[in-house]
Amino acid sequence: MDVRTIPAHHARMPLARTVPPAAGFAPIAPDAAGMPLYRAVRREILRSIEDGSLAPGAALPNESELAATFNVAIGTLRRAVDDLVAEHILVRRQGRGTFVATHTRDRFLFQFFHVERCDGLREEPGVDLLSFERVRMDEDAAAALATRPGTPAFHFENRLTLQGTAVVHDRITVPAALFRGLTEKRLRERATTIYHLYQSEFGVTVVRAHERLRAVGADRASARALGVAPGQPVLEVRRTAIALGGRPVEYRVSTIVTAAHDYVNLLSRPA
Amino acid sequence: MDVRTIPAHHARMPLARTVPPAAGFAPIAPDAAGMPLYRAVRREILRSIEDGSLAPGAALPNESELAATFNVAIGTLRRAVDDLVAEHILVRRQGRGTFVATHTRDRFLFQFFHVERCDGLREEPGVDLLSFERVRMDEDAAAALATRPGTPAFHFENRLTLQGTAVVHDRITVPAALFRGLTEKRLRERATTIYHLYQSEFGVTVVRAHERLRAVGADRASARALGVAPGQPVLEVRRTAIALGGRPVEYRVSTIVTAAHDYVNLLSRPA
DNA sequence: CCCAATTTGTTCGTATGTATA
DNA sequence: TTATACATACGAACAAATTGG
Repeated sequence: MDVRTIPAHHARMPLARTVPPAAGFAPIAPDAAGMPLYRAVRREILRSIEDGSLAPGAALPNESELAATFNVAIGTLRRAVDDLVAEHILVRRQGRGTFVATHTRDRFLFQFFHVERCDGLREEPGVDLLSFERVRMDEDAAAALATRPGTPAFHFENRLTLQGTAVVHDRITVPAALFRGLTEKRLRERATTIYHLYQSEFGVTVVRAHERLRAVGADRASARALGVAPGQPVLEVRRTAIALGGRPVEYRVSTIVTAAHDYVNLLSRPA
Repeated sequence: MDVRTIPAHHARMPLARTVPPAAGFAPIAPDAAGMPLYRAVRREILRSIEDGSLAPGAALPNESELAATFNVAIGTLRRAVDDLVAEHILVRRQGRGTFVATHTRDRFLFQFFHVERCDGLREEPGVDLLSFERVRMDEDAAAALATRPGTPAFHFENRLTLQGTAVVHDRITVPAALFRGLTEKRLRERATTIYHLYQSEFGVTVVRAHERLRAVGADRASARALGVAPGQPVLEVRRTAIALGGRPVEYRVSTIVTAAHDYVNLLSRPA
């Protein structure tokens, strides 16, 4: 593979290096102008992940090697990696290496699951698949997923239980085009989190999401799924999940019974 | 002031420097053992802010000066500052300096106010003070504020309006001991955010918070304050705000009408 | 169990670019 | 324009964790 070096817009002339390119790293695009070097490096690493050269769980070349490949100082390389680690896209392990992050249960609980019992008990929810169908997107889903209404999609419902009680009812819409071959069977038989399934089976890596929360009266479907009276106040969370390239890939409406559980949110974390 | 240097547990012997100590920096505590140097530096800067040597809005000495004071490399100093900037405790401005963060409106909207109209419109809320009294803490407030029920406190209510509609009803409890001299008048006549008042008038700097959200039926007081029917589903947010030393300083129950507004939450931010 | 190799983590120091006053 | 301060980039050495012999 042809690997050009990142144009050095710093004064001290770096020595021409002859290190062979690490497999999977594309040359630097010419539009890096005006961007700090560490940003260009970050983008390059990102691109290698997005185009599949670096699969989830894969180890990156070690830092000095990577720095040599990009022809940047090790400090510059480290800064790029720092940023990607902060975004949960890479994971560093001292003594072992740097890896492309995978969607583990821990990450799911930490980053994407905010429900816990009032007394603070957190546990992984049990999941029941309630329905699965091929549909065409309604307006809400289409708007969230940046496509047109009517776009083919999969729609399925999950019921999450905590400590044996039904607490969350999820209605999930994903574009069919991104999840070819998704079946009820595969959803039901997965032994992992949904986002791990997206990642390992469809190459869709969710990296962030935004949510809008409202209090509503439970509709009939949610009430039945959750065993509460229709009209009872429940928390409705509409989440749009964003994948690696910045593309919205999942629209999810969660209905949460907050009788004995809370949605928890940390405003800034202590260091 | 007597400023000792941070004990260097690195191999290369740093030169003894004779830079005069920057005013307001306490000597390094001896329990820094095992802690990376940049953490010790961070803690030292924090302590200077907490003990008032560095007031909100104050400029820190420039980086080389600070590094010399602590007898660390500039990179190490910068890493400590990086962390404090990420926590919104310091603010860097290229060409100007590094400053202790203040509670501006922007910061309030960005970090502590999560309500916006369904269509995404964000604006600063209008505030009406509905009540103000001296009370003794109930169990909830006491638990949140890590004291005993019955502890003297101030309790006051705010109504927030967005685009002319009442949207949020706040019931706020703060320990009287931390806010000596707080009066209805001072609350009503402030020209700033509440957290700015805490900071500028009482030396209480809120740095983070945690929230627990639930859907409930509006109680009578909130229903009246917000002009909705009692029992209508509303979002209830119980927030505990944490000040600089890690001490909880405010317990707040917000009741939010989510008919035309949402509580928005970002799960991980793009870099 | 210990040792050596590997990899990230921390710390040092210097030079130059860029924004601000 | 000049001086100041943070921002970016360079490079080197050693510490600490991990792994495999």
